[in-house]
Amino acid sequence: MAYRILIVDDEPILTELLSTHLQDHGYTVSAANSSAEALAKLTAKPNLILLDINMPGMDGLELCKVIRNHIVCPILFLTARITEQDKVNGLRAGGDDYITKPFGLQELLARIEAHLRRDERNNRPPEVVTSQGLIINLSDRKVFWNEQELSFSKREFDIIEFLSSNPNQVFDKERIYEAVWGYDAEGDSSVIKEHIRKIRAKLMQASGSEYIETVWGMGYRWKK
Amino acid sequence: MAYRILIVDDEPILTELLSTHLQDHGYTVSAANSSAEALAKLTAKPNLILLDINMPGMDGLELCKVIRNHIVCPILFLTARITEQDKVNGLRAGGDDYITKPFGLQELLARIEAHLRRDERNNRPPEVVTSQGLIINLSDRKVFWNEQELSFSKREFDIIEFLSSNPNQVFDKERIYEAVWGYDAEGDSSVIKEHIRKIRAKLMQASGSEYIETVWGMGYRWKK
DNA sequence: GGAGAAAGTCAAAATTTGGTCAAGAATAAA
DNA sequence: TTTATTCTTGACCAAATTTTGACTTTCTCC
Repeated sequence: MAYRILIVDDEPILTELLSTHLQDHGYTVSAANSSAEALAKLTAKPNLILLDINMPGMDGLELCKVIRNHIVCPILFLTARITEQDKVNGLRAGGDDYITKPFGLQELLARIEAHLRRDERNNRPPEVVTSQGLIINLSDRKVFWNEQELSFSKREFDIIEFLSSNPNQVFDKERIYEAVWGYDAEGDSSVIKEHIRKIRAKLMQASGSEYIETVWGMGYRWKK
Repeated sequence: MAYRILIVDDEPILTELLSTHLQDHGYTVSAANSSAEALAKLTAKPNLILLDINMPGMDGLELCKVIRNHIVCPILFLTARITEQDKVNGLRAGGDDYITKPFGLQELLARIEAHLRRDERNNRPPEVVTSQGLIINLSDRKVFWNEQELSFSKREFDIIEFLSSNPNQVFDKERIYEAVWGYDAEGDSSVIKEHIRKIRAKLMQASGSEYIETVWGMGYRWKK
């Protein structure tokens, strides 16, 4: 599944450019141009946050501390400031890294990669989802019904991972597509229907019960 | 127990100053003024390495890659270079962070702290991995099936080491390439396929069982 | 009940991926 | 140097997955 990156910067032009660039590299990106917007978009549970340190209204450092109360993920500061004290402050406020503007896109990508990789190594614990007797091991990418292992293809598992990690929430097909494929569906998103069908068939065959519910006109929901 | 820090820099004055300073902050410090010395001092298993990137005789990046074959710990580059490509190279070579000279001591301390904190959860892989009757001695780089020693080339062993040290986890080819070669595969990473084939053949011939499993669309996994 | 939209089904086409092989390039050994 | 070994590349095939599109069913609202 594609990594989700949240960009917070008050310059819409910058966020837009970055979004496009990162999307081209396979990330799912959402952008916020204000602190309030940023906090609202935390619900999407980004895997990494790029945070401008000079924002009107609320200081980036403050925002960082607030974010830290909600979510654990690498936070990279984007900044023009360069004093040593600022760097120290940033790291102490809970930031993980510091990138000074103007920065090169390659460097940015490399740092993002490094942090995501590192984060993946360190934060592993809640990697098993259980659901009505079904065991979904996210790190091993295995699904069990009792002793029996069920086999799913990559896309199928990605969809299961996404839905079962957010149980009882309804996601429309576009949202699922975005989460799993990492970018927007162009035109038809009927692929989802087919994958959902396959998943349902396998789960039903093994367990005899429905896990994915259709909310008509809205999308799909993982029943828990 | 105090954290051990290894400083590698060809400037004895610098290493000495840094040593004193870090020791004042409670760290156990050893210093090396050459690559050879640095490699020798790896036996002390430092928890973190400060590595000068401009060293005569051996390039810092090269040294970093070599170190990465021996030990897993945060590596922070000290450098005067500033080009973006250098930064990228450093991160790709297995470095964890980048500090440009001249740097502030406070910033250095903050970064060291941050990295050690983050690395704390990282449990070090054992020196010997056993797996279904197979014995993999990581420090001797030897593999046994019962009394019989199996011979693997460097790359083959590197791959075995990486996968078997992280059993049951799936790694895609890029990730394996990065871990074993120390940098990203440019373009095609089909080398992996070939090495995996060789490894499988040797293991199968000796033991008659499969150790490396293919997870279609995802990568390979060491079965344990 | 019927029109229209949304979801489900199915099979075939298109694409991706992994396994295999042979041969050339690079590296280490003699 | 020559020789042997290892590493890498590219082509090919087979298998598995993904996507597509036509078609059917179901649901909602009038």
